[in-house]
Amino acid sequence: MDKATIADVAKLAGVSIKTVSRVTNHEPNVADATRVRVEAAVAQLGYRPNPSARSLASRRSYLVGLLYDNPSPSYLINVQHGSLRTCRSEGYDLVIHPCDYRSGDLVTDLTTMLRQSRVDGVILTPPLSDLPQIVEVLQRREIAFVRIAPADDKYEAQSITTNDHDISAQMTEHLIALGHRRIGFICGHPDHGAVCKRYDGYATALASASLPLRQELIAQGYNSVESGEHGANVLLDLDDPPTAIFAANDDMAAGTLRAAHERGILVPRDLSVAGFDDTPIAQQVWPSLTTIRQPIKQMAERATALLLSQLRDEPDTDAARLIPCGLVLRDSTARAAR
Amino acid sequence: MDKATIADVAKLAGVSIKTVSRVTNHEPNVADATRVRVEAAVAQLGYRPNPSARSLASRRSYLVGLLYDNPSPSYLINVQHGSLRTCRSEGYDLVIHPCDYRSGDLVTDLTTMLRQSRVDGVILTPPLSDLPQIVEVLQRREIAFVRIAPADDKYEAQSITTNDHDISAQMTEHLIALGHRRIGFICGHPDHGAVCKRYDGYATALASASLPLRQELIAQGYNSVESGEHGANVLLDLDDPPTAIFAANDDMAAGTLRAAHERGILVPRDLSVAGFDDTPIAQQVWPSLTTIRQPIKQMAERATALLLSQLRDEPDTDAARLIPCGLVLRDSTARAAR
DNA sequence: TTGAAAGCGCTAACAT
DNA sequence: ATGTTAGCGCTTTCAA
Repeated sequence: MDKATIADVAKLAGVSIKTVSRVTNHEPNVADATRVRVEAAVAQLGYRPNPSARSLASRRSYLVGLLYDNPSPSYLINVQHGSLRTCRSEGYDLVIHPCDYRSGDLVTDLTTMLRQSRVDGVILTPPLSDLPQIVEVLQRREIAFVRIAPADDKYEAQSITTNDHDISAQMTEHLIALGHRRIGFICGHPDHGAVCKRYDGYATALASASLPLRQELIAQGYNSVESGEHGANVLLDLDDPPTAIFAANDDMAAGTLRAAHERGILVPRDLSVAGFDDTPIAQQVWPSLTTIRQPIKQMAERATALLLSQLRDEPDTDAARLIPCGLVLRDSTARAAR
Repeated sequence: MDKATIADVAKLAGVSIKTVSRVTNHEPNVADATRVRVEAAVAQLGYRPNPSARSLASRRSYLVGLLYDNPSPSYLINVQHGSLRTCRSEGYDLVIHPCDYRSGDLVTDLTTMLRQSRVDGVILTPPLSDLPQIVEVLQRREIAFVRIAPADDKYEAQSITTNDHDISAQMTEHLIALGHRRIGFICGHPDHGAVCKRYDGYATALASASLPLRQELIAQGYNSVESGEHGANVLLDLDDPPTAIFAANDDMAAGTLRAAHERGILVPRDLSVAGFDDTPIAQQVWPSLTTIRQPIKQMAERATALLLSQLRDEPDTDAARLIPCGLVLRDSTARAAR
């Protein structure tokens, strides 16, 4: 019963194999009665189309590639699961492909992968979303793609974004509302476009509140805990250190907490700390981080749906390209001490 | 040049397609001169066999399934990357399949997955490694499998393990050597077989050192930070609390740190804390955790190699089934205060 | 050592 | 609305 083939189903249902094919592919022009008969036969035999035969004949692999360069594990898992969810429900499989975006062989590596697995389309995650050479390869090979959280505004119909700028402004406003006036900011990795928008949001909010944007309160980080710790140390070494630090991601916020602990600075009593992403670490450190929940899984689901509708040449049913973040207030922020 | 087919290569090399097939599949009985000529043609045309055609004709999918039920993100990523590494180098692709081990539909779900993607073999990670009903389904469908870190000793030739017991004993001995006499232990999730062996190692070491195994110093955790925090709170509430706590994984150790911070207990001055796994969190919390490095990636690489050699009916070249862990001493442990 | 022919199970193009 | 006929690009017999 494992090896039921389309011919078996056709015979049992008393139709031609083409009709069975029409039913399994939800094609139009099949009489209801026939469809029912075929479906019954399919169920009875436990028939499943052979993906290889399908791919060979249709010249489509029913495979979606997920390209990424090592963001945090939890980010990845969320993207994977969001994407998988959509893939499975539409009969596609997901092939994951980690790669090194700084590698000189990126294009070669990508080309090899595209040919080996013959994916029908790919999903790009940051920072790959912003690499022109990747998009170029994909376009040359006519492979559909969707970008998650790109920094630019190109290929708008093939991008899913979130409101990095606005929500960062909102977090900054929240800190200001708590009475903070000297608010430090730890920037994300310069190669990560979306993360950089967070800085812009911070700057915007300060300006709206008529607070000065002080260079000395801005530290450059690289998305890691270690770089966050280093950045925080620089800020805390100032003669007039900030009373709040907003880091462009949770890992750097966790690094900030480490720096504070090391110095015996009590958070949030002496220092408020805010992160971004709401990764698991936000609730694993002490105190739990006030942060911004990024809807990664939903973004990946939508991105995948967008890709699949592209593959089918169907218009995308859901117009939403932007899925908003939300503030999550926990224990690492408090009213500024007088 | 994308669409070079086996016939193109054959024509260019002046041989039959069967000979090309022999070369690409590393089959014997090809004259060296012929082989060289074919390889040149392959290179010149940039020929890659079409996986679908291959699968269809050979009745093999060249797909390996990775089955898991949500261990921590970093654990997963390590398993994925280890497995991918081996897969890619051997021309296989990896299909990831998260599933819910407590679901009543587990077997149905698994069956559906196995038929849909037609994987040639699967890799089981904990806690799925220990579910008899999964192995049963796989055996019934004659699908090869390998287990990572199973708790029992069955299917030894299809299992990759580590030295949970011994290394846990070693960590315990280390704490004892630091002068600790009241050492608490936070157990892992009872459904995770391998994690439970860690408790046994702890018990063994205490016995070896002629220290009593006190029930009140043992807390039940469930692998989460939260459960670790709860367990630690129970232990620290004792009239005579432990001076060191060994948690069966890093997340629970991080929970222990949270509990300590909350109470103003200074780690490691007032309390030593040790974890297990060396996940990223170990270096993200403060202080950095003394822990045990589990070679997850290597285990996954080996498991995959084992699976592939099984698929080829070849004897496994590397006999190692056990890949040992190592102690990692960081800042969360110190000599017991007098 | 090499090759010819016959499928693998499906979809596409073209009937009917 | 349904069926017929060719392939898709490879591996597997089986010969030579």
